[in-house]
Amino acid sequence: MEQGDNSLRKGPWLEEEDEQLARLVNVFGERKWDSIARISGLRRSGKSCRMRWLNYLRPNLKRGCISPEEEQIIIQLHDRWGNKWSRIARSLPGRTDNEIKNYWRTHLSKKNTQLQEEGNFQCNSNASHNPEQDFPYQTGNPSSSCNLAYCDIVQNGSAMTGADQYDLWSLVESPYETRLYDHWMSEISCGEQEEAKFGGGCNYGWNYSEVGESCMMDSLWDMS
DNA sequence: AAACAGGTCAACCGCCAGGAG
DNA sequence: TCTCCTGGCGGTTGACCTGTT
Repeated sequence: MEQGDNSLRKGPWLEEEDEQLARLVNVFGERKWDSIARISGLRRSGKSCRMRWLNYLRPNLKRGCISPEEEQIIIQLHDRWGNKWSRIARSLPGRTDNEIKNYWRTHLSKKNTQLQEEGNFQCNSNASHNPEQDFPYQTGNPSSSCNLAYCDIVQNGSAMTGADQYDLWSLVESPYETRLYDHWMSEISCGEQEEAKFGGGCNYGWNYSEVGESCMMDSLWDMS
């Protein structure tokens, strides 16, 4: 792992490196990764720093098992968007693209292939988003405490009008999806109570109806 | 207990797009 | 307009873990 004096370090990160990186990101923000890498003296590339922060150190990361509800979302969004892991990750607050990508490869792609071979699974990218149709092998519980905003949208979609469903899909695909995601993250991260829920597994302290689309979008427009 | 196989996941690599000069 | 740099993204690798023989 250790190479020449001028070479960049590779391999697993040490605790001291994590602490140093976190300090610098808190000062400079999540940008200028090359500068952060240089200033830190970590002998890591900017890319490596960015990767470490986004996939491991970032606050509000939701570690632990992917819940059945999250799995449904991943399957549905993968069906819709393909291997657009970062895009899918934005719809799952607290999950990273790397995590979702790994989960897909190790769990879902196999399952998907198997079911397709058995002929009882239909990939239906343009169809209506009926969970029972799209996920014949998954029966998530809509009343589960693991509901996320998106989960509500997917699972309770039948209770919404077609127009409402269209608006929500447009929302996620809009140019402002990143800000939307950031906003969701800040919603989640405010307050220790939410953090406690967050750290406890898969229990977010809010859902779509609690956030409220109009006020959420208003504040999004204010972010610049 | 040891060897092996398969699964998991953190980390790296290469490509590409966008912005700055 | 062109070139260079930075950062984002998806694919891939390899170390580690766990289960099985």
